[in-house]
Amino acid sequence: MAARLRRLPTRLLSLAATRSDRRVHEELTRADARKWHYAALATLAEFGPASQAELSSRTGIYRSDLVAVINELAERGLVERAPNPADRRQNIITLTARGHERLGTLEELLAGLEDELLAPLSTTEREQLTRLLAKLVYG
Amino acid sequence: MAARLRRLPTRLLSLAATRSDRRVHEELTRADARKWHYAALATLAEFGPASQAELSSRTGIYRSDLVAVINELAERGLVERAPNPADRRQNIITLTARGHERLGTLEELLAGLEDELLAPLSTTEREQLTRLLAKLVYG
DNA sequence: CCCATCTCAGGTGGACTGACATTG
DNA sequence: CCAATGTCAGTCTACCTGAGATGG
Repeated sequence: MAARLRRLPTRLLSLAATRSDRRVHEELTRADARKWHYAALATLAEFGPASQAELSSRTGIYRSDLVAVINELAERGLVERAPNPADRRQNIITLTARGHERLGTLEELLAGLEDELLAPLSTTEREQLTRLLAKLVYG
Repeated sequence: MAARLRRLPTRLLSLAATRSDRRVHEELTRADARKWHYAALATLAEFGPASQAELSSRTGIYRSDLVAVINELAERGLVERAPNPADRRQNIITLTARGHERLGTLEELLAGLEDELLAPLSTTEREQLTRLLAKLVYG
């Protein structure tokens, strides 16, 4: 492969993300989940019950896509969707006990995957990478 | 956003790549190009004329997708596609003079974009990130 | 009257697979 | 007969846009 191609940061980023996304998707599918499931459950656990609009802005999931995510989580009994009596435009999404358990399972699964995906890097390097990516993404 | 979500390496990688890919796609589109154009041109410049199968394995572009890429480059006079007399299953793809110029233009464009995208990082940090990503991708 | 919220329908692009004809 | 090459058709997922219905 061409040398400049090999070291092109934008390309490296794409390649690394594509591989990582694929593995994550594979493993989550095996576990009957998707990455948005984890994002929604983790956010509900940290912030408590929320409307779909709040959840959307906190997770980065589009309002339109969030509908299906909540449907899937609700079907599995991991969250409950109830109308908000104070503002009947909104649904209040609440984490169930099973949802909490489920979050724990997914945490473990993702921790294992992270270990697999970052295997070429030392512990220090992994922390460096995380720090640099966070700086890149959040400023 | 949930704290564990913010620091999840697989998520950071996805987010960073999505943003970077979008900007690259935008700017290349304005310049009447696609990222595979650059990959093909750069590889031809470094390795010389090659069959589509060789080009495919060197760039990572799928054989099936490469067809359209070569069509686009040939339409613009940046490469030439000629049957290989020694093995008539193959086409030999050759960089033209215009293709060489074009490669220079794209190099500059990508260098400018890289500078924009990596703006939050210092020079040292950019090198670190590139090194870590390369290690991650190539082992 | 305007704005927010939820929902559904669709469009676009990228990664990938499978099949086919031609040639070696 | 098997393998490689170029080509075409089509799948699948993620990201994103837009519009409609209901309610504040």
